[in-house]
Amino acid sequence: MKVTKTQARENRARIVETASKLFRERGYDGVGVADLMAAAGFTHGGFYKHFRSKADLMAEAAASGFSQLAENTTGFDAVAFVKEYVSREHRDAPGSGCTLAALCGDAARQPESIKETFAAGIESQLATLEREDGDVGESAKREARAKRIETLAHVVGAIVLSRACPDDSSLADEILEVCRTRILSSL
Amino acid sequence: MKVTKTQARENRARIVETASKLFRERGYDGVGVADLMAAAGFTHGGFYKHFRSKADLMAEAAASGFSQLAENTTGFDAVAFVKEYVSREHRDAPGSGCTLAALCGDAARQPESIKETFAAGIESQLATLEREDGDVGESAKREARAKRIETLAHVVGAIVLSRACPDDSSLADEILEVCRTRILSSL
DNA sequence: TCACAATAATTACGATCATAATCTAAACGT
DNA sequence: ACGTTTAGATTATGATCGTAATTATTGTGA
Repeated sequence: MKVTKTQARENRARIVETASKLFRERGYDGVGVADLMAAAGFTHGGFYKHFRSKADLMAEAAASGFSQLAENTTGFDAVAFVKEYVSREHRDAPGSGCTLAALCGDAARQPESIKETFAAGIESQLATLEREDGDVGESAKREARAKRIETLAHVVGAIVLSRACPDDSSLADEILEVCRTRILSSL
Repeated sequence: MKVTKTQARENRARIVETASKLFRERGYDGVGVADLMAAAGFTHGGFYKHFRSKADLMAEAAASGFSQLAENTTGFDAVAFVKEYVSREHRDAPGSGCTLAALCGDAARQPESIKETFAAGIESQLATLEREDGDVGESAKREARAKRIETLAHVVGAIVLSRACPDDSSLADEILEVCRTRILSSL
């Protein structure tokens, strides 16, 4: 080994994080194994010493992205979350933004194992949105969960639509602002 | 010409429609020129007699998909539209469903010309949702447009999230049903 | 009728892709 | 201290990619 064991583990983690960012920016098919390794500072040869396949890394990178976002939004209430999520800053920086918003379209066409990771990511997001509901009844809990699902679908839809519009187009901004305002007032 | 002039035009239209379907099913990077032509019943050689590049076809295919959806939903009021859009049938058939829902994630990473097509597609969808507002004031019109944007973001978000979940997973269905119910009751 | 134009098939190009075997050198277990 | 293990570089493989030149064929305009 040219490199210490802990060093190798750090390198592996760096590959995953770099991949997570690059995938969000360019999509799963837009980044090759060689690109990934080069961006992490390696040649592509060592890749398969760390991962069984590109699909394996895709799943790991997604999981990493989800837990990263969960960290960055712990303690946010729904209002703070929506304000940050449905913003120009988030829309214009997919590489450091929500994996769900950046890659759910791609995920739909990936193997089940990756979809499972995304489902877990969705649950994780819902949990992050969760406020202590106190000791309320079952139906109130169901209602609260439904409300969170609705909000998540709404903010994701706003971002993906806005991103599909030309940069700096008025429509892109209009979608963002209209949705942010209306989602916030519906909380 | 091995083929009559009108025949050639029909062939070209078939390529565009086939492409529109395949792109929605597999994404822009998931379909090669050879795949496209083979699916339309040709070899890949003739492609560049019809289109300047693959990106050109991507834009045309998207435009075709948008006008197709607009046709299929003319006369729908918002309730009918949401019921049809946020359904298992639509979620499970991206190839014959909404181009926006299937490809907006991909579009975000494409050149501006394609994003412009998507912006036009969004406006087209908003127009389809438009009911005659009568001769109301300016502010009522703004409010009506905002409402349509909100609804579109919401239904798109519901579909893309549901599709990112494993097939037949309970979460995929839950997202769909929760969002459909709540969007309908918010109209 | 006949030269021209143009669709589509055939074939080829260079690039890039995911994957893998080989090689190296240094960290590790003993 | 020494032999084993293994991270990572180098190089190779076969497939597939978008693009394009060539060619055969046949409708079209004169």
